[in-house]
This record gives sequence, structure tokens and C-alpha cells, in this order.
Amino acid sequence: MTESAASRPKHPMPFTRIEVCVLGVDEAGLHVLQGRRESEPHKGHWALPGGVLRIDLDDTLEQAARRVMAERLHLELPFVRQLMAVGGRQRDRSRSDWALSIGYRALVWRAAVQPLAGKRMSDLRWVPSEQASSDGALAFDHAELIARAVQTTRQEVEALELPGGFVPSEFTLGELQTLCEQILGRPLDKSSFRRKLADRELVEPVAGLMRGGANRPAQVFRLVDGRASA
Amino acid sequence: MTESAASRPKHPMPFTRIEVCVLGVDEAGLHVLQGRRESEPHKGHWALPGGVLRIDLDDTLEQAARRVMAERLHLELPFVRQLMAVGGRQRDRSRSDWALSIGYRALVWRAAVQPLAGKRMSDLRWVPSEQASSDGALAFDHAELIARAVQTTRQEVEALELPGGFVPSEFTLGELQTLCEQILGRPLDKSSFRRKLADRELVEPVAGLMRGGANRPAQVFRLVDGRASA
DNA sequence: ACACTTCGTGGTGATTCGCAACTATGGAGG
DNA sequence: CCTCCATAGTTGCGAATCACCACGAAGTGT
Repeated sequence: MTESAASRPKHPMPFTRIEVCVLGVDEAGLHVLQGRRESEPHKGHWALPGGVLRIDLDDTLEQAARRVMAERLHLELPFVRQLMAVGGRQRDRSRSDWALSIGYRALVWRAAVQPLAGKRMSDLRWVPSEQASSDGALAFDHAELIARAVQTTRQEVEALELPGGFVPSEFTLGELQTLCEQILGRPLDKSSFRRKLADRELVEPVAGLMRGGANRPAQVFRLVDGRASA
Repeated sequence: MTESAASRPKHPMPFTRIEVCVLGVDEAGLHVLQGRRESEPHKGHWALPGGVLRIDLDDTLEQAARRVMAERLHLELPFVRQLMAVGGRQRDRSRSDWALSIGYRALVWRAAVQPLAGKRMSDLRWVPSEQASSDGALAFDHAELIARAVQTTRQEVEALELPGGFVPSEFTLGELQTLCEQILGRPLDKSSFRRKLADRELVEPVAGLMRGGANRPAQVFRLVDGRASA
């Protein structure tokens, strides 16, 4: 990042892509958004949505990830997080060219988002995360990206570093707990969950009640100041 | 990583580099290896050692990192770990070209390693990690890479996931503890340290004693099977 | 009035962790 | 030879944390 292209003899640069792992939460757990590729290679196969890094359009890597999401899925996802870079000489194909992908992750509430197949992307489907991270039919490192996305996201939720942008502005503690349980894929203890929230001063009550649904109403909370970790 | 360069219209690709943050441990703590740049831009300034990704020479990103270390520092570092990718349009310089860097980290015992200035790298120096991660004179994202390297390394040591390649094949528990303390920059409790090692079955004793230096000799241990996390 | 469901809080036993004391075992020095 | 000293290695205990369970509170529906 300290050397410009013009300052030294040109070397061929790898074909650089952005891949985005969109994790959708619903009642059944975590799901990964996949699309069917319309062009070679791997035409007709399922893959993570992604696209070419366009240095004429994108100012930053994050912005590139957001542009790709908009083009492929018609989705505006302001909160993305980098996973890792994967790359190397393609071994599975006879053409021996290099490929480099920067993986990003987004976390959304599945019901609140309506992805629409866009450029170079036909069908879309949600795949349960457990199934997706061990899908051999995906391009080789996509499964690795998915596994990493699920793992890091769960670690964050476990540590109650709530990933930015997906926690509603107002919620009850029961809702928040259910959300975390759906991401983690396992039940949490109500008492411990609330204690941690209180000790770390992550949430604060709002003067108002809601969800008298069919039982006792619950206190409404919001995240204190800007406690959404990027 | 699923699309080849020839299959779609060529877009200009970013100038892609590898930067390596070599963390050296000694009695005083963690240090970062820096070199003085011999060429523009930032000529004469201190920076992390790095080099251009050469898709004609490198088969993988990791291999590229190792090649760069060999060229710049005459060092063979088999154990490197990826930190993150940083990049974007260069703002500080008038030329508006893109740069992309993949950051890697290596952890070595400072006394056991003798870096030698190599290609496009003149002086070398070790800088205390605290000082290095807040050095404004470094190229902009180098400080970020250093901070990330120190942070993740300490997290790993804290969790006793001993980074590969830097733990001696044989050691006493006292030596291992001292090593961890130097990386973490704070003292550890002897009793707790040993309990954790025992509980998680990370080390096993070797039938032999050593270091009768001037006091009671200590049992020699080795890591059980392959407990070095990459 | 009663059942039912979720909210909210409190208690208890097990585990972990930090702190510190204590013993063991060698060398150094008089 | 005896004492002192530095480090090795173990043990015990109080504090903090956590998982699990239980109970009362506050609404709705029958």
C-alpha cells in the first residue's frame, strides 16, 4: 500500500474479486444466501454472491462489497465486515491463472430483507449454515469463507459484541435473547443473559411498554449510545 | 475466486502487495521489525517489510509472504498468519491510484533470528510494539496492521493457543511462562498458568532434567503432538 | 375465577481464577 | 559441613462467575 503502480516495472496483478457471505437470521437459525452463477466458470452452480473489484468505481474495499451487494442482490447493506483474503493459483481448472478474493460478511434479519436476483445472478436461495459450510459443490474456498463467517459471527454474539446494523433500535430483552439464540443455535439462560447485559451496561430501558401480545408486557430497551461494534 | 481473467472484459486490477509484521519477542517485550524504504514512494521512511504479489512466482498468498520475507530480510519464516486486507484509493498522494495490501504476521524469538537488509530495504530496526502501533510517520495502514497483529497475537497467547513455530521444541514451564509474559506484557500467575496447561493437556513431560543453572532443576516439557495452532 | 404464558428477579451449587503460602531441590559461600 | 538463597512445584482458600432452577408478577383468554 506504499508503492504505486507506476513506480516500478509492471507485474501482472491477480484477478481480484469480492465475495459476500450474507447471513440471514430467522426462527430456524442462521442461513447463508447463495445465488446461481449465470456465467462461466462454474456456470449453473451455486456460489456466494460476489463480483469483480472495480478500482474505477470503488474507493475502498468495503464500498466495493456494498456495490456488489447492490448490483447482485438489490440490497443496501451498510454494515459489512471483512473476513479474510483467499487466493492462489487455480488448481482445479486447467488454466493456470491466479485468483484473489476478499471475503466480507453481512448479518441481516432474514424477514426484513428481500434479496432480488440481479446482474449475473439468477436464482437465489437460503441454505442453513451448517449445511452450507460443508457443501463440496461450492467453489473451493467459498465453504471456507462461510465457515469463517459463521464462526466469527457466533464468537461476537457469544461475547455480546452485537454486530452492527442488525439489532432493532428498540426491543425487549426477550426478543434480543431469542435473536442471539437463533444466531448461536443453542438456548441461553435468561438470568445469565440479563446479568451480562446489565453488568456491561450495553442496554438502557426506554420509558414505555410494549408487546402485551397475550401476556405480561415487557420493558422496551435500546442499545446505549453507539454500542454496535462496527 | 470463481472467475478467470479471460472470461470477462478486462478491468484494471489494483496494485497488490504483501506486508509482513514480524513480531520479535525479547526480555523487554514485543517488538516490530521495520525497514527503511529505498525507493519511492515514502523513500527513506520506515515501513513494514513488504513486496509486490508476484503471481508468476507465488502459488498462494502465504507463499508470497514467505518469499517477501526471504527477499527483504533473508529470513525463512515457515509460520505466518494472515491479518487482513487493507486497501483503497490513495488519498494522501495526488496520484489517484489504487493500492491493495494483504497483511501477514510472523512471531519469532528475537534473539534466534538475524534479519539482514535485502532487496529494496536498507536499514532495519526493532521498535517496541506500543510505540509502533501509534507511529504516525508510518504509511497510513501500516500502523493499523501492527495494532491488529499485536492484538490478535496477544489474544491467542491469552487463550493459550500458542502460535506455531516460535515455541521451542523443548522447554521448562518457567521458560514458557516467561515467554507468554513477554508477549502479553504483563505478569502471569504461576499456579493458574500451570493448571490451564494441565487441564487442556497442551504439554507433556520429557524424561530428563535441565537448567540446574544455579538452583533447582526443572522438568523439561514438549508440546503434545501438534498443538501449535497453525 | 381460573388457567396459561411470558416477564423479571432471586438463590444455590459448581467451577474457575487470582493470590499467597508452603515445601522441595539444587548451587554458592563461608 | 552447614547455611543461605533462588527457583521449581504444589496446595489451599476467598472472590467472582456461571449454569440451573425456582418463584412471584402481570397481563390475556375462557
